[in-house]
Amino acid sequence: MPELPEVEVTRLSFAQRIRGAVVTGVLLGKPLRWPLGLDPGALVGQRVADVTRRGKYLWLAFAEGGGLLMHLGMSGSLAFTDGLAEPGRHDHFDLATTLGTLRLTDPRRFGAVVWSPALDAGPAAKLLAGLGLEPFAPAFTGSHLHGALRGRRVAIKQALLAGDIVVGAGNIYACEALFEAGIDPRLPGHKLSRPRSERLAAAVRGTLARALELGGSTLRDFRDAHGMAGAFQLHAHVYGRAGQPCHTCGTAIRRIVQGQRATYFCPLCQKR
DNA sequence: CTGGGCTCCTGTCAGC
DNA sequence: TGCTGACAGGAGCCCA
Repeated sequence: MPELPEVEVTRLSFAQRIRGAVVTGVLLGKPLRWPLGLDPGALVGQRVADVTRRGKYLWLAFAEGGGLLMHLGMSGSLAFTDGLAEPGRHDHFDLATTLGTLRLTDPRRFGAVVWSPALDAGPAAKLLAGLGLEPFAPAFTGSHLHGALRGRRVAIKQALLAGDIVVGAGNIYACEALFEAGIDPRLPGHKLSRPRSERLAAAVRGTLARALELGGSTLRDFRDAHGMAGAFQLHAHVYGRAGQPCHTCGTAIRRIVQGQRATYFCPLCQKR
């Protein structure tokens, strides 16, 4: 589910409210992707300083140092509960605080909450080490993209998804950005010309920015911390539209598989 | 270093 | 109606 827009929408929906909160308890459900890495009791009394984002990871920093690195995986979402609601079968992490209880719900449990002594040390540093540039960072330009694709024979769609060049575009937005840039998702990365790299970098930024404005995509169950759904899925040009007419040329949208992931594209508008 | 494939887990839906 | 298999928004890890 959550790509950069959904993660950022989630962050914006609860960061303000939880800032300054003091942890009063932690409740763990079934195991997530990795263990917390700390006795949950050790978090009691810690004060939340801020919530930031790196790629699709959230970092909930404590004033005393250290913090929780959180990932929503494929099916995770964060929301406030009134603190009295019993955890459901898919609720696997509760952070009870003086300002409310933040709850991670994640049916598939690909998500994670991991304690780290700092963002640039310990488990967090290891997990974030290979991440590419933030799409909205000034350094993410067409020439950066072009340079990073040198020697990459993998298809451009998969290079975007890999996240080591630029973070944030998952399956939906990688497909949408390639449509917007008019690029065939099967094109080997190193064959993307410099001008088309400019177009693609702009399309990645533009697509993610638009999704952010629309509150992300809610395909089935994404909600921000206030329960608000996103609306980008209503504006998708290719994702999930196999067989339907292209909004630009009317050609049937195609679905192929790349790296075990579905790719949607317009065979006429998107060129090699 | 690059690339390909597998894996974690549960829910939903299409097809028979 | 009930069962089975495919597929789903991610990404770390292992091996060639």
